[in-house]
Amino acid sequence: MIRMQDIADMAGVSRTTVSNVLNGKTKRVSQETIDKIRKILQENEYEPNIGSMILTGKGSRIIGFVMGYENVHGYSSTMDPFIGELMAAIWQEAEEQGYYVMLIGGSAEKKVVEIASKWNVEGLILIGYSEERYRSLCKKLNQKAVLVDTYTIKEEFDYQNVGIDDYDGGYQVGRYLKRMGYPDAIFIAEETRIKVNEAEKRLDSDRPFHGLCNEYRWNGFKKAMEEDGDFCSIRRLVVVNGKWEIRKRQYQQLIPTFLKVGALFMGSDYNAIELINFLHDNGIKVPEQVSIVGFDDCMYAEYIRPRLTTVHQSVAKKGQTAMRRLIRMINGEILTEMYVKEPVKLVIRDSVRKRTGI
Amino acid sequence: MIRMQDIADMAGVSRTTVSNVLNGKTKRVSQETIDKIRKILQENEYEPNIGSMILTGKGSRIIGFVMGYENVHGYSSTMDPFIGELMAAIWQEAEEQGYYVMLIGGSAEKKVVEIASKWNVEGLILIGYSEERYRSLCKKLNQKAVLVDTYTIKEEFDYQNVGIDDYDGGYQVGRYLKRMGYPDAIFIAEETRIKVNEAEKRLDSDRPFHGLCNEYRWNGFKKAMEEDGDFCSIRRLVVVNGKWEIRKRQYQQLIPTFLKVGALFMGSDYNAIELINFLHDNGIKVPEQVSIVGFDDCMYAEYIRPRLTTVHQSVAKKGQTAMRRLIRMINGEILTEMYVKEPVKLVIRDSVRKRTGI
DNA sequence: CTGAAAGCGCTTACAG
DNA sequence: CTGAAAGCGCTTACAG
Repeated sequence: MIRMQDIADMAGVSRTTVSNVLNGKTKRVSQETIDKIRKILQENEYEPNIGSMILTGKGSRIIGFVMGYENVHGYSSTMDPFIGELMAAIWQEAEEQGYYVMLIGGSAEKKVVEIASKWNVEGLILIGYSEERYRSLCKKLNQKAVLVDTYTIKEEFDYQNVGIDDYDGGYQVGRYLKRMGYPDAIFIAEETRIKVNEAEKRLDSDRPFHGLCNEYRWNGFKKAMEEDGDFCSIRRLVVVNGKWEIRKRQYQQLIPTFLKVGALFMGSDYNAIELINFLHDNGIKVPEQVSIVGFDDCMYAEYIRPRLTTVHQSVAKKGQTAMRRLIRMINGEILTEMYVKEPVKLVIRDSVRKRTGI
Repeated sequence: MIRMQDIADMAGVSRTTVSNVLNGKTKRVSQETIDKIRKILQENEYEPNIGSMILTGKGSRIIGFVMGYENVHGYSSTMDPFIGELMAAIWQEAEEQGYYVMLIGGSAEKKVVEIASKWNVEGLILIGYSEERYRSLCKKLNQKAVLVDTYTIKEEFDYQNVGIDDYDGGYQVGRYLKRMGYPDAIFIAEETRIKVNEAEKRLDSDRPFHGLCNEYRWNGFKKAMEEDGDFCSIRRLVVVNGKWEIRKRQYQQLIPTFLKVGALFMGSDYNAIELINFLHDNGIKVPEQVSIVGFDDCMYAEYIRPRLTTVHQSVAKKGQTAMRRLIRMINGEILTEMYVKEPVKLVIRDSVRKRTGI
């Protein structure tokens, strides 16, 4: 391992000067010296010793990847293909830019603070955090951070968030379903509960997805549905329970509605697939009797029969964007745009059939 | 942050003594002093500064998680639910034991060596490595390591590997299918290619899965099939191509065989689900006409219709075991058992139907 | 414009 | 049995 001292020796200067060049404290160094040192640095592929960096309180080049949730639909969230893909993208981008990624379990705030300070982490990427939890964490920890998919109930984002264009996704589905002959299609999504100070709080009932992705999706959907002067009632926004046992019963009762409207826009692929199976088990055919559109384009979407028509989002792109923005912040840049929306695209497969002769 | 100096001050001794106690160089310290220092250490929850540890060449408490493969079936391997779950288990176990996990992209050997030495990593967990690649890595890097699911072509393992009891899994399936009335069931698995020095090498044709998991699965399956004095020909081991386009054609040609034998044991859930869909698309009903058993019990297994009967393995347990063993090695223990097999269990769902009246 | 010196928190011969 | 001192590789006032 080549040390700063070695570089200094080669250049015939002191360590201080090398350090100054390295840290851009270049005002008080002659251009000639700078060039010489830079060249030697390059030639020798100098990399500072990590221990020293941490010890002197300088950047560790570590990015903490904080995983805020543990369970989704009863499965470990890390089984969610989403997490893995996101992590891979983040890690790859980090590597390219000379950063390292350390895993931090986000369940215990205390742990996050502990690890972040112990390792002198340069920045954090947080996933699965609610706005509330993030704010609570912020009080204890002052770190540059980019969140992924953390929506806010406020009008404006005052933290860095990377998400997708939910509104446009909903809009695309709305237009598509209308075109396919379903002007009465409904939007179905699972209720969201948010933890506030240990207690679960159900969201506002007349605005069930206040500030969350499903609100944007619904708004886009509604917009498309109303485009030709039609009206799309709020009653076409159906909120179902978070527990499968209850949800199942709700689906049961909704069957007549499903058959009548003919097409359903589900808030997630998970729910879409679950519903396809449910309908299948009840002898109802998709898409012959009911058309279904999902959201996410997860791996399963191509497995299920009928193959699922859904809104594709690039998880890898999300991870890359989050990482890139974080690094810009670390480099001292002030980002003005707080909420970056990655584009989405409707992928047409086999779960929607054109309605003829109504 | 509390430093060693602080502890020394409290105890009224020098840093050296504290360090000696901390590092177990306890011979030359009086018992009284030891006890006193230990108590103070505890009370103050002393944690050594990481930068110092790295700088002085002592343990960094970092475990490198090396991901050896990038793509499985055309998807990023990290989308494989398996990876995420494994990672979560490893990370959780690490945290409990006071270790940290750093992500290392395993594609480039050079990078692995670089990062491992730069961070003074204490050990490595490798996933998705072939035996060859691991040996190649070992030449460049001397690190304690535990591999996950890396089989060897040799008779004995000379490296630490954590896997599952593939033989028993195959055996359980064999017995089950026999009991369900399918004494002629076949085993189908995708061919495996192994990279040797940049070139892909196809495995031995008369022993297509030499040393790999599918060989164990087949052996267990065969054993069960032969239990009552029956014979199970090697011809019931069907190797299909790794490329879907080709494999599809093979399936097409095999349809009569499928219908005749009535039951198929697939080498993975992936292939099982793929085949269920293929048969579905060809108007063949599972399990009415063909029964199918998978292997892995991935998340999809419960999604697919019919729900897949398959061999369950606990990925989380695997990760935990790998981590625990690595830590024991780091602590200087010499592990005698080289290949740990986690138990597996057949999970019966709906993809196998009892054959009546043949 | 440049360098000698102190300091970050630890370990490890070595002297007592 | 215990401690003063040097060293790990870096940064940062500070003096020149």
